[in-house]
Amino acid sequence: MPSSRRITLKDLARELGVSTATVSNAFNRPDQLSPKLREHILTEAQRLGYSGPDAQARSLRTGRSRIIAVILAESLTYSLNDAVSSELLSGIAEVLDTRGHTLLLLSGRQNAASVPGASSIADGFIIYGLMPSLKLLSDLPAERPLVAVDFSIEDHANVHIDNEPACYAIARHALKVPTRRPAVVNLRLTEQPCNGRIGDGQTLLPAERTITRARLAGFQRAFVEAGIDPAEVPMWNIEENTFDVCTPVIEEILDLPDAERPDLLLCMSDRIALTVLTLAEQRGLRIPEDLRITGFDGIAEGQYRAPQLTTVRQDSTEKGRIAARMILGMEPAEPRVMATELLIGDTCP
Amino acid sequence: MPSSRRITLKDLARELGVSTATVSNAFNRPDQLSPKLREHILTEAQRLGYSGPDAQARSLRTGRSRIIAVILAESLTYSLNDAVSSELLSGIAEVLDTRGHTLLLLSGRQNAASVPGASSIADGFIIYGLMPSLKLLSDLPAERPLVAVDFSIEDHANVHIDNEPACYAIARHALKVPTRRPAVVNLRLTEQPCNGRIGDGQTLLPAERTITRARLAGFQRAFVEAGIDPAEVPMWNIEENTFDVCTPVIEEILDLPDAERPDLLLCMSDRIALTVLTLAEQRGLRIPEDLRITGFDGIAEGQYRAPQLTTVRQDSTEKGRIAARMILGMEPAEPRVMATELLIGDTCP
DNA sequence: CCATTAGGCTGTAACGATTTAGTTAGCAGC
DNA sequence: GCTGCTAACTAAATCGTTACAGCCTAATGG
Repeated sequence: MPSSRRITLKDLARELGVSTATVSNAFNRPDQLSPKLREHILTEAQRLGYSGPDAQARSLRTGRSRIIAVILAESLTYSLNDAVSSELLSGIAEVLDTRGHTLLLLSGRQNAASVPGASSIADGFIIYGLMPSLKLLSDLPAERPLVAVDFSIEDHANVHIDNEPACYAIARHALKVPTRRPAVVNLRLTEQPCNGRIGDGQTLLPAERTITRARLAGFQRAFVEAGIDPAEVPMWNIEENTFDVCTPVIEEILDLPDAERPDLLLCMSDRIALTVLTLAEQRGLRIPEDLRITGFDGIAEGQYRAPQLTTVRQDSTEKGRIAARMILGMEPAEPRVMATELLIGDTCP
Repeated sequence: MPSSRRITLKDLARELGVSTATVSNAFNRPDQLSPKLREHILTEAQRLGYSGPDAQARSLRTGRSRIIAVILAESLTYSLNDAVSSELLSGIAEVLDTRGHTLLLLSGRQNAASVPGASSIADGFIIYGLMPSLKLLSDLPAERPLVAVDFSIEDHANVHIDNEPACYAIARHALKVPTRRPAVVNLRLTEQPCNGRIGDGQTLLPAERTITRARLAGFQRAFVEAGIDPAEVPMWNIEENTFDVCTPVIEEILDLPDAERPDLLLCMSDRIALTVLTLAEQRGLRIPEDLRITGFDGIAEGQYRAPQLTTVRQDSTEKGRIAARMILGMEPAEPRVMATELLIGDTCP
């Protein structure tokens, strides 16, 4: 009895009087040895408490770990609580799981230091959202597959939606009903952090930097088409897509004097729209008579409620599935645009 | 130029004319070599595109990977979309991240086969919820730390809440107002899958098997105290804590003839309670006049809305933080009970 | 001035597997 | 009986690190 130490493939081989290669083959290449011997090795392994080749050592030797890393632009805390990124992760996990791969979660934001470390371990990378530092990407091993989600990296596959047309469509829908005071609630759109009204001082992020810029462009096209000067439409900005961060800004909007309060709010996310809805209901505003609201994303929370949110649905779960399948080589790794769907609910019929 | 192949520590050492041990020390143990040489090695490494020791090989050698595996009883798809487990994960991730560890997600349900494989890679395990197969646990390396969440494993640390008293408290609150027809909506409580009314045929899961059994016990204690015979209280069962699975059962309840429809529904989760709320509102029932509703969990979705849910709050995020800290040895690994808080909202004032 | 000590570095054996290139043994064919 | 072939197995190299034991030099202490 060698005892104490965990039993290894080598121990097992010695015990059985065969070579380590044969034991390895018993686990990995059944055709390389007689069925009888294989059976014997497997049962002995079981008996001695050997539960298969060590993943660590195997990965070192083979260069494959069956681990796919998802690198999230936001913090893990945010990403796990946000419905959109949760759905994405869920889609990814679903596909990986069926193919025997596992999911390693990394944030490019907080502890970006652990990314290069962990990077050498993963077989492939799914990058969600534009990283604060693109430098991080250059640390990833060039030979392993990489799929960008909701943005694009040169020479790599990606999955995303077409934000501008989607927002044009919902704004056009909303503007069918005459509006006196439309307004837009943006999501992280300003160069400098700004949680509130966007005034003359602020400059917007460069267009290539953000998907929300494309969403705004869609809204604005619809405004122009409806004969409204986009420059006249008041805009607010939200720094983080959470209820807590939205609240003060939405309160500022809803607590404007009646004559100034918008009667239509185009929001860049369902989270924002739901915050508007909750706070508006608390203030006794009638939806949609006093205030029409649109969101973006189509998260469950906005649909499984009364009144139901009018929004654009993007299938984040499917987006995750596609990204995962591309990484695993189950479908061609190329730039891909997904369709969106206009969901007309009760908040802006 | 050796070219093509990724550059290794050994290459770097050769290039610099020092031993591999020294290069290794430059990265890991600054005190083992002169600052000057260290500086030199580090800049040369940068120049040659060497981004630090390979995680795979390091782990094999040191036996530590800085990876913590979370094994979830439910599928990853469910766990990522469910607010309670998302919050738990988020708390775990928060702590791991600050300590330079990363998070590997595994499901004990679907592809349990990948668990033993991935298991040898992780430095520690957080197990959330009772596994379908306890056998799985025996495959985990005995010497590595393990923390159970929401249940307990002999000889291991755990974090959980006291379900019985928490449910007693909320039921007691709810029963202060006279009720003609109270009812309970359980969560996965029957031996055989049953999505609907619990009749005489069904037997409940054994008490040690499930936390929902403890919740029911709490409700029932309050019933007895209020002079209501628990056997007279109708019960329904829900198989999965999602809107889609809840819906038909809740519809069945709400569509009962007026005389039979409950006027108080004690629900075992906020998801169930929110489904009740949505469907009740759609049917024009007045909350709480026609129907009083209580939930369990205290998820954000139930609080950041109008009407606000009456429920028991458990701090799942903090639960996750605690589990992670125990795993990392930042606090004593021992059985631990967390407090809950009664949140009195509008659905059962 | 010799013995110690300490600092700074090297050589090399693991870590636990997989893989390549053999080496047998057995059997068929002529 | 010899050749050639296949099936079944083995020996040894390798994956990229880290850790341990040691070696050399310079400095310190008595």
